[in-house]
Amino acid sequence: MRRRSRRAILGGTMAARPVIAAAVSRALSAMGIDVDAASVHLERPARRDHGDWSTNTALVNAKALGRPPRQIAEELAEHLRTDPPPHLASVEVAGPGFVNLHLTPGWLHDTLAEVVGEGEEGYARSDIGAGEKVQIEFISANPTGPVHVGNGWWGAYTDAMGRVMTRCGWQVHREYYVNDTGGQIRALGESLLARRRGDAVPEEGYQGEYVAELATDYDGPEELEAAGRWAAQRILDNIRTTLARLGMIFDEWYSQASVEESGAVRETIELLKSKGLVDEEDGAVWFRSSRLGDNRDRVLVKSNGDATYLAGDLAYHRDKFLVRHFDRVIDVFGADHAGQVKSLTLGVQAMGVDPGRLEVKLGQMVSLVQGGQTGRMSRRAGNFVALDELIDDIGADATRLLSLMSSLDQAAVLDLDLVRSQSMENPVYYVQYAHARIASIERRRVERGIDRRPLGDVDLSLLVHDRELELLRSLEELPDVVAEAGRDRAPHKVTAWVRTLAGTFHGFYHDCPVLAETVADDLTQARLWLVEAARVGLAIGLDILGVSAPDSM
RNA sequence: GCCCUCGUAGCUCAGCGGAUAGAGCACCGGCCUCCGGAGCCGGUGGCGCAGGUUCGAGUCCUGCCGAGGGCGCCA
Repeated sequence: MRRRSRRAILGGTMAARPVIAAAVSRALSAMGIDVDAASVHLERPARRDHGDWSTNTALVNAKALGRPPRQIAEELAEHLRTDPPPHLASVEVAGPGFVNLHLTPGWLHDTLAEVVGEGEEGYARSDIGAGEKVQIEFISANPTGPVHVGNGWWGAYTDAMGRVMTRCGWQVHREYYVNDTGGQIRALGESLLARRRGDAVPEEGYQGEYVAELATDYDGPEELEAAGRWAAQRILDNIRTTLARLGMIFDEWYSQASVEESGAVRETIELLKSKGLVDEEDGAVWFRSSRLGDNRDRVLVKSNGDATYLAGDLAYHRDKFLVRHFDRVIDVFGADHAGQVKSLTLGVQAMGVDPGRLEVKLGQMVSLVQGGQTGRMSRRAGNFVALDELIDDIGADATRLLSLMSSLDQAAVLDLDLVRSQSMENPVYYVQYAHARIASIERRRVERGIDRRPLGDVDLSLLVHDRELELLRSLEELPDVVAEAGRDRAPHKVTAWVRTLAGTFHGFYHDCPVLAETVADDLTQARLWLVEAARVGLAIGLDILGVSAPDSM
């Protein structure tokens, strides 16, 4: 109600894209071409002299219409001149048949009003998720040692993926699958007991110092399973603490042991058996996945009676889809687990679940450079770099932002020496500094007793400086960036946007004083609102990334 | 051998099939009487190779070369 009346006062603050798309659609329909507004392709040209918005409809439809694209474009332009969208300054045909629309700055002033009107909660939201229940499983590192930098790398990325999907209307549930059973737990127990006795740790055991530290606390029985479980529990507590430092909070820590104990593994095997896909051979129980297109069959129960990882994982996914009824499941694994994907997907499909509901993302390996050496980390060898160590060195914000700079598909290289030495030059400071400057302007405003008048009483048309308009252009793009990042499961697109926004803000800050005495009152007022809009946008972006937005640094 | 991912500036990475490919770091040169110089402005420098699809390819397809990962009754 309040919002509606405010919009009326402002003369409407509709987002630009749909309004322009509607105008193009009307023009096309006047030409006898039926394209609904939703499918009108509009883009923001990279070059300013190509206008504020551009459409390639003439190019796309040329073949079907059997007419030269430039001719169609000219006609389209003419119709847009007769029945223009708001703020239209001029239309021109360019290149092979683009129709470029030049708008007056008013469209960006509308953007400003929209940003501050919707605020941090409302601006740049999307409903493309349509309320779909999605479970995201990530990290799931085995509780046999501390989480390393690679875990945090994908973890922060996936956590932000969850945040951006939440903003896009998905109901996100985060889970960590705890592999707390089987041979590795016995190996952990064996290593712990060896350390307690002061013996050498077995070659196949866990060599890390953390095992020795745990051993001094262990006063349980000399029994592999018990010792292993005890150690795993302690390690898991530490993992939880470490991940919380990076702002990762899970809705559920799902224990494999509990899956096995509940009988779910047996039930899952029965389910697959009822499809005629399970039988025994050589004392083991097999999933005949090759019949579904796998390159070989897979063991579900080993001849020693232990369930395989696959069996537990299938039971877990049966629980996700058939018991808890998630609409969609996203698993984020490291690329070193690529071998699991095929059999897991086929297993899920065999259960009668549409495999399209399962998205398995593989995070490519992160290679660490330290002391000029590149190397893979090995938990068993104990030579990994602990995530806690990196956070101690460069902070949680920098750790998160670094991992959110590149795509999951990119095998990133992290030069620890460089990152540590350049921690003050880190990209995170660039964006946080912009936020701190905004807060600083606000502090000065209050100090000087300057009121910020209601938006309706401020003349935004005074904002015509290139720096001001560039800043508004960035803000105008945020809703599209968020929707795209959610759709593509690609939160790093938000990182790119945040850096751009920080850049446009710094440029504005440098050239456009807000509170200086030389600035007229009306302009100060308009710029104060522009600064507020920048604050809103930056806060939204940083919140999605899980990076803090400090008021001072 | 087969499968997956990736080859973009000296380095680390961006780049919904659009027009003259961007940023940070590094290097060179400018800018603080004025809201925070952790900033701004300018310069040097690049799509692995070869075909194909398209009005248009860094982006899609094929092949080759190179890098990483996978192909266990490990997880």
